[in-house]
Amino acid sequence: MEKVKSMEKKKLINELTQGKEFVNQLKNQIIGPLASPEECDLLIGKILSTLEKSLSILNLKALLLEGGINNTNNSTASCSSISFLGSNNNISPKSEVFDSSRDQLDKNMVSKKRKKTQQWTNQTTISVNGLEGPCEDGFSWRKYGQKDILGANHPRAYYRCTHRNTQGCLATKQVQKSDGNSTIFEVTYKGRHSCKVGESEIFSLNKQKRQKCNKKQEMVIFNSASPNHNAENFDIVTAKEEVFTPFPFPPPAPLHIENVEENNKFFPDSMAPFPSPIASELPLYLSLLTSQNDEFGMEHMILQSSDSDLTELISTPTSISNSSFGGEGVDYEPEIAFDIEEFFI
DNA sequence: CATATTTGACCCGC
DNA sequence: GCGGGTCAAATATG
Repeated sequence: MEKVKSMEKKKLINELTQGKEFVNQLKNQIIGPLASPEECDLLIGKILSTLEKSLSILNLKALLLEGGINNTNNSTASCSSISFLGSNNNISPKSEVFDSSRDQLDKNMVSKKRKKTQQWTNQTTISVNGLEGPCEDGFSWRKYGQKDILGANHPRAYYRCTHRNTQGCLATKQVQKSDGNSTIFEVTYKGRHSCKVGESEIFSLNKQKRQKCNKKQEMVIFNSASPNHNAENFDIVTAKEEVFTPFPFPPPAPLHIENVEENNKFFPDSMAPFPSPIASELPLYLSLLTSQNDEFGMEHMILQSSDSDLTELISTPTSISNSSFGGEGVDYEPEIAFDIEEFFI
């Protein structure tokens, strides 16, 4: 058994190392003057492959561990990871386990009790400037409410994932026009998508995105919307382009956003709620950005290119910003290594 | 008819 | 009690 663990670990590290190398290559492709779409696609395929292999290894491990968990009550640390990882499809991460139980309560008690303090630990703010509408993010959302917010000039719209009922996806987001500039939309994401998004869809979206990135001007600013940001809890949030019209505002223009927040439980939290293709896209977009740290240690990323005036604001924890934008991903590697160590104990 | 949006009511935390 | 988040019935849309 120990040998198996060691082999799995080596394979996993090897896959991830390869993935990192591919990402670096892809970054050079995108940034370089001779960027070739074909080579980019090839690299994307390789990245997807390494990630999926890694996930397979982790899934195998999780299944093995799950067997143990059923027999014994192990430490909470193990439980939190395993209960999450060991699920085949719809088991939710920590915060959402709570929500599921609440939903059950609701069914039994017909209660409208608001969710307790949710375990979502990061928010993403995306503001779109210049075009009439907020960004699309690759997921389908269903509006479930709208409220006038005190002190705000515009109402806040509440959306939840369309697949909430069918797949138990508990991701939500809030969209609100900025007070200062009514052409800016602030989008706050909460929770993680546990719904499945077709890989081909993601992939084609990504291709479109990269093509359009060459033509459109985009400004992306990453900052922190999470005052209590710490290393304990990160989400991965990825917003992508899609045909999207659920906003109460004028029709949105297509544009491209990805934001990724990273969890120190990197693998456990990232693999189940999101299909791997999404995570694999991270470097594609982020590598287009330049970065700058603010006084709080948060990072602001700005990208600007040619001919429109899109503006996006995306918040993200510093760690992923550094790792993805700073060039080598050195900052999050130790975290991954730590998680792997912890995971394979 | 199925699905999405609107909107007033409800609920909870502060 | 207030403000923000959610529910769910009514309504709109395709």
